[in-house]
Amino acid sequence: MSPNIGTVWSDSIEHLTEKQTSVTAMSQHRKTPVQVETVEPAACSVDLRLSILQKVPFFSDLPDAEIRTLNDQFREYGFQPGEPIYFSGEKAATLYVVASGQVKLLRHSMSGQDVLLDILKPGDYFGSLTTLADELYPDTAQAHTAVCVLSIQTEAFRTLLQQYPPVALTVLDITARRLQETQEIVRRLSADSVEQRIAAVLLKLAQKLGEISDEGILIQMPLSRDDLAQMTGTTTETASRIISQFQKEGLVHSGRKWIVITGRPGLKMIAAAADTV
Amino acid sequence: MSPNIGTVWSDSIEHLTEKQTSVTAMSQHRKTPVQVETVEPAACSVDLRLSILQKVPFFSDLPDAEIRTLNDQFREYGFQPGEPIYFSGEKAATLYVVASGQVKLLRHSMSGQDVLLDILKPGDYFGSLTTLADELYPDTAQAHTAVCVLSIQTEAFRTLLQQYPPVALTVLDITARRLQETQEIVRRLSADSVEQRIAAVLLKLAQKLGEISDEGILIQMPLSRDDLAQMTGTTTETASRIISQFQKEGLVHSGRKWIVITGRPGLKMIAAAADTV
DNA sequence: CGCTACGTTGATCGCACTCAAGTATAGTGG
DNA sequence: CCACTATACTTGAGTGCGATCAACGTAGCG
Repeated sequence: MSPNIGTVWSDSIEHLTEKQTSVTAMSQHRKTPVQVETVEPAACSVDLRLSILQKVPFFSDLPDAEIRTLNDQFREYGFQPGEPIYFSGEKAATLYVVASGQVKLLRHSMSGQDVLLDILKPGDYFGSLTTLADELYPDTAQAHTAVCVLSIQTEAFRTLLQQYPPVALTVLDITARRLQETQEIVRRLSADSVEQRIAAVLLKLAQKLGEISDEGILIQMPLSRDDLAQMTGTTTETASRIISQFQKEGLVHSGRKWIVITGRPGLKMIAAAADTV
Repeated sequence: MSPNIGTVWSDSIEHLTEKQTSVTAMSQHRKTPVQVETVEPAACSVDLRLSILQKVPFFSDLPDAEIRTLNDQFREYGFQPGEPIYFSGEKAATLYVVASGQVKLLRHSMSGQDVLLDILKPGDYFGSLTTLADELYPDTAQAHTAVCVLSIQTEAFRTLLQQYPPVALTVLDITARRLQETQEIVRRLSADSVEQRIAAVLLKLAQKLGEISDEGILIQMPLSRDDLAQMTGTTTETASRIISQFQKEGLVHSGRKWIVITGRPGLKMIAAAADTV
């Protein structure tokens, strides 16, 4: 009844930056190893916008001259940690691109519970792609760290896509991939235990934001138990218990808002587990 | 802390076909009111392919002449209920469009549990949009009823999108919308009770496949308790209990593989419920 | 007309939520 | 620099929702 099962996503961590944190300075990780980008508000408005736009996956195909023209279409904004970029229910007519920092994408429930759908890093887009009807944002975007975002009117962006079909195809690819990833989350929420889900999320974050340190792979972002809980559909307390357990088993090393993965293979076992005891 | 909350999707049922089932014939719904399309295998290969292609949302913009050329690029296949169209893990290089019938999109878990991600109806696409790397299907597509599908090589489809930017944009719109819908499912799985999720799924199916009958809105498809369970991340038994309960409360009328919604407002209350007792 | 798949209902169990109290960390201001 | 406070994290005890196991009805098909 059940055929081939397997994750499609590449599983390597070879792309990770190797930033050997000096052992002498923090051998025991007493303080956050996560780099807290101090924001000079200037850092955002500088005209390295061009270089940022070039790094955005879907513009990398464009000729330089075009990127220069394109640059004028964008405006940039800075946000402090926790600040909302837009709220669910607001009228949606703007597309954003993360220039620096991290952005949380979340949905609210009547119960007051928030669900964290995704954490975006530089180069990722969010906001409104579509101009259909007078759409509203279904989710809320919130600055997770200090961020700088570039924005463009959806309308203008679509004109641009019409002009450059290859760009449109790249945007489609990214969106299709996100759909796949979200469907995998649905599967996990439907079929896996909390323990498995948390292991899986840690691995995914490590792949996305991991940085090799002497201890293992540091997830380079402030990550609270509550963030983890909101990503895996559980509670802060349960997330905390699971992380404590992982720590006892030597799979992770964690402190206040930071996690280092010290046993990737072990976590992978748990995340995949068919519970063959 | 929690701002505007609201569903974005249109909530009307005005588009539903009104097919008054003769009261005399089945006043008590002893047999399935769902139309079981008997498949003459010929029904698929007829050259109403053209008219089908025109109905596909993303080709409707194209000039007739183009559709005719396009027609040659497609091949058609028929499948019996339960037959797989492709399996997860297989190499992915084909894009499909449902011509008639319904197709299940599902993911398998190690535990043996299957998760039903979506049910596609005529005009919906599925399969591989992207040619990145030698991708594998992350999900399985299975004929739910007798179906006819049109298929095209992903490569050819992409060439086509390059040629007709408006088509590419429409495909992007559809994909973006599916992403939104899937994210809403993630939210429900994370934050809502099984009862709420089932109510929500029934309403969504009614909106998608509903047909107005004398009793209420008939969900025009074979729909077992197990299907419902796989769509809401629960078990057959629990799904059955909830439907029984809904039936006692007069919200639905149901039999073997069919459901009529008799109390839409009540279901909406439950699906939205902030549990204000 | 019997077989098979679907559906129902009951009893029991366990994972994860809830409520609650306590500890540790990192910023803050004196 | 250190007390002070806010926020994050931890851990325990009790509970309940929904899964599991099991047995039995029922529709539809060959």
